[in-house]
Amino acid sequence: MTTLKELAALLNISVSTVSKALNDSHEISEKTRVRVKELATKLNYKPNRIAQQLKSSKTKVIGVIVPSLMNPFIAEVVHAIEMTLDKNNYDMSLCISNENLKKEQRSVELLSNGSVDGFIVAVARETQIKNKIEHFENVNKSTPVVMFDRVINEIECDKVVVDDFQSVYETSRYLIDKEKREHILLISNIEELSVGKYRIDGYTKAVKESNLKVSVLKLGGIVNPDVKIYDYLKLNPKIDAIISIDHITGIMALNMLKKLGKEIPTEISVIGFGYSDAQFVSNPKISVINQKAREIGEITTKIMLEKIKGFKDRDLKTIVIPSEIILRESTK
Amino acid sequence: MTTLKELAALLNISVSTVSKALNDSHEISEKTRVRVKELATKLNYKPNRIAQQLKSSKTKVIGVIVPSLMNPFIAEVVHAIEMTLDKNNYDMSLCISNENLKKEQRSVELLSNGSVDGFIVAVARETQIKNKIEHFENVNKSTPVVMFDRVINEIECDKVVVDDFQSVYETSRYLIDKEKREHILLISNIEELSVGKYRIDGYTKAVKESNLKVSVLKLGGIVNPDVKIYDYLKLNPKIDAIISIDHITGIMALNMLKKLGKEIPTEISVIGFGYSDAQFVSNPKISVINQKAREIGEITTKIMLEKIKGFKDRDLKTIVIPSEIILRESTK
DNA sequence: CTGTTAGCGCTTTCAA
DNA sequence: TTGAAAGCGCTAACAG
Repeated sequence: MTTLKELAALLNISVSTVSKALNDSHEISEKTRVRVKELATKLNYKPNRIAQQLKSSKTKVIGVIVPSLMNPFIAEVVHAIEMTLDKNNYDMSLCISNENLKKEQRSVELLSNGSVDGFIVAVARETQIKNKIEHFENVNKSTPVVMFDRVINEIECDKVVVDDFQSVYETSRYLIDKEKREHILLISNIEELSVGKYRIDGYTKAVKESNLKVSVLKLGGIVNPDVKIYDYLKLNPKIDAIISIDHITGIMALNMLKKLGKEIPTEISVIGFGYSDAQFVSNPKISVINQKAREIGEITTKIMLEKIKGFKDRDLKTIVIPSEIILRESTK
Repeated sequence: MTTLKELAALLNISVSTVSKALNDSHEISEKTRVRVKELATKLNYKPNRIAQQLKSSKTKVIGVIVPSLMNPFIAEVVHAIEMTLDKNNYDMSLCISNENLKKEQRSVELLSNGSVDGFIVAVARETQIKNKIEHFENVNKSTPVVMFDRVINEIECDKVVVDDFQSVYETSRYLIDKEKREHILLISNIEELSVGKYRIDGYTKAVKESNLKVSVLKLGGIVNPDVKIYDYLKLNPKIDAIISIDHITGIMALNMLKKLGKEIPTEISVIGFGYSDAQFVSNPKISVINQKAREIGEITTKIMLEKIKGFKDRDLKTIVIPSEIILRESTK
């Protein structure tokens, strides 16, 4: 790789002159500036990023720590984060905790040595369950942190979340009030997560205030969730609506219902949580609570970048992105 | 952030002594080593990564450039890459080309200034279509490059690919020979990609050598692929088997067939391309050609790391990961 | 065993 | 308009 020193030597001028010329400093003459730039392009010179980082003590890199890329919602958010960072000339260092506390701790640890200017985080399942938060407490003192979706209340940082409670509450109300459903089942494979609890709470509130029965089928970590769903529905033929609070069990339910010969949406409605392919993969096309992954990624990133640019006394905010209910074919 | 200098000052010893003590140099006395380490942990000292990188001219970062994270196969490969890099104490800098040539070029450009020790790439759709490869040619001279799945033949680098031709050929043969199918339709939304072409070729060969008709339904970039599939199947009721060469149109076809009242797999079989959730999302559970994303990610990364460690290992290899045919419920 | 020094590649102040 | 020099934080060869 070509360096400033080499350019300087070849041109018989000093390193600092070369540096200034390349950075369009006005204190350099037109002539040498041109001379320098010509040679630079000819030799395909690129300033060594590491050296610049050391000098400026800014990396223009954001560390992104997420539980998994096999969750389509998270994948889409990460996608959006990258796009937004890129627009602002930032790079992304991606760590995947794999839902694992230890790995998450290590990632935070490893990147908080000057490698990144900030952290964007969705916390691991295990971290939420055990409520271990020291690693974030430490890093949060010295580096900006923004959490999205899976956040930790006790950590004082900016947060971008979905209206988990509200969206499921409203969805339940819709089923009760508009569709006159009376036996609504909630199914879930994320009941241990904070977001899962909020969603279940939203459902519970709506159902209770209409004096209906609370039915929650918890599938987290289970081997054959589809047969579990099938069996439950077979045993409980009165169920006339299903809300799934994750990305997959709703589509499963749809399939199981068809297997049971149920008419959708006349006999029973299904509403799931949305991701980009959900409608293509399901038939009838599943109605969903859509989480606006792209928007979440974009806003999270923008908050991060503002933070870095240094509005020092900017107070911390928690932004709630309202999700939208998209009614497709699995509801009346 | 605490620095060596600060530690040295507090302990009244030199910076280099501190450095050596922390690195367990044998030329440092037990006593000072302990003293130094104690203070270091007390002040939560962490060596500045950037400085180390500058010094060693190694970053221990691999640049990963992929077209999209919304493709579940790619997301899973990236996931596996991260896991493997992490095991080897490497970080990942992730760029998403978004299937876009310009952005891919920029990403390569931006990272090839000392930011990373190597590149792992799956090339963008537009890059493949236009066959623009200069950006890789340049970087390939100075930095190790490993491509996976979507590779460029003209670039001389290590490659990890799937047996696109062979797997679809064998799948077709299975349908013809074992299931005695005679009207096999191939559907695709990736026909412009190299991998898409190989897959179609595999199908074509098998069908032709049995004197059956070649039927290919191309859906790339189309707005409502599902209705297109529906219409086609309605117009061509003789079709008795479908091979989808991407991750989504197979499941779509399954759904459309049910809509048309077809019995699966008695009247018609469907085989798609696999990803981790495919079986949960489809009913009957879709039979697939499974691409072993995890394995691809792991091997790609291992090759990359070997490459970096062993400069001398000059010979380039192309590794073909055989995919497996998983017969589930959508085939006889 | 410990310290001095040089240098990785770059930017930036200050002096010429 | 140009250049010398310092320094970002670290490592390591060489001296003491």
